[in-house]
Amino acid sequence: MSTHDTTTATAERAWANLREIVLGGNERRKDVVEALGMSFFRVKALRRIAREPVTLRELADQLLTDRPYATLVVDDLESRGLVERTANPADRRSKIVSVTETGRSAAERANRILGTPPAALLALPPDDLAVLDRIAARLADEGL
Amino acid sequence: MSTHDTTTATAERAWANLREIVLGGNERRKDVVEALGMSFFRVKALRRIAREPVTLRELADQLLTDRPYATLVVDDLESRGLVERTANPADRRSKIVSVTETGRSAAERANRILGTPPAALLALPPDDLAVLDRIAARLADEGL
DNA sequence: TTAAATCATTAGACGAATACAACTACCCGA
DNA sequence: TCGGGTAGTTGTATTCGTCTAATGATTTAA
Repeated sequence: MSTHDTTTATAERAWANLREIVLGGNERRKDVVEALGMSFFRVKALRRIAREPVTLRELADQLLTDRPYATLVVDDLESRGLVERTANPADRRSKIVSVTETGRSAAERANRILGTPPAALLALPPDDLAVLDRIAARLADEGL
Repeated sequence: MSTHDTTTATAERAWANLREIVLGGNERRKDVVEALGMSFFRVKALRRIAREPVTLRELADQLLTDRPYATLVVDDLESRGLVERTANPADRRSKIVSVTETGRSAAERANRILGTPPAALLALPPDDLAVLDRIAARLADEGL
């Protein structure tokens, strides 16, 4: 069997379509950037912090950036009153960054925009939607 | 029926998982950026040009950027020997950008990296993969 | 034929993001 | 207590992409 048997071809086609479905909706990115008045990267940082307080080190790792830039991004979010730094009782070298109330509502606004499924998804036949839901959950779960 | 009935909740969950599946694999972006030695934006431009020759105006529109930057990006790709400008017989103001042979193989290399489905997709039960393929095709088709 | 509009280009200012080097405060093991 | 390693910060340099303004060449409409 070649490297392009039926399964592979099907998977490639499905993958291409999935990419188009998700990436095609980059208007959402623009929407959220405009709604919050900050870069998408900072929105991502804010959403991460809103999910659970983190140290700057953890934030940098999870955003795939370096420590100095994490400091700068948190500075910016802090100056907007969206997050705050508190001491880490377990390690006085580090600081814990958590959202303020304002920050939480901003993060929720972003999540609402980004989490709204496209109309075509809502328009799927209920059976298809249920199956897609199950498969997507499995794929997301497998750490892919 | 509220705004959060069962269908909506299912669609939102499926959408969130689809986003994670596609966006989680941003390693692919890094892979392709490293493989081609240029920014992802330029890779995107190259792939667009490889698909079909375009004027700089069209390229700018489709990359959602402005004309001056399209000029700059094409300058860069041209200096790498990946694309070339030719006169547009239909309108002597504009120029047509098309790929060279080198550019085509580079674009294909990028497409190969980006088009490779994640392992979890290939590992799906054949029935599930077939269903996913059908649904994804429908979603991608509807212009979402 | 004249005037307005369009295409590609050049230039400069700007913010966003990455990468490095260096510094302090602090933790921890020898 | 001493020394190496880590967390956060500061600073600098560089690249990338957006935005605005302006220009010469050309098309199109009046």
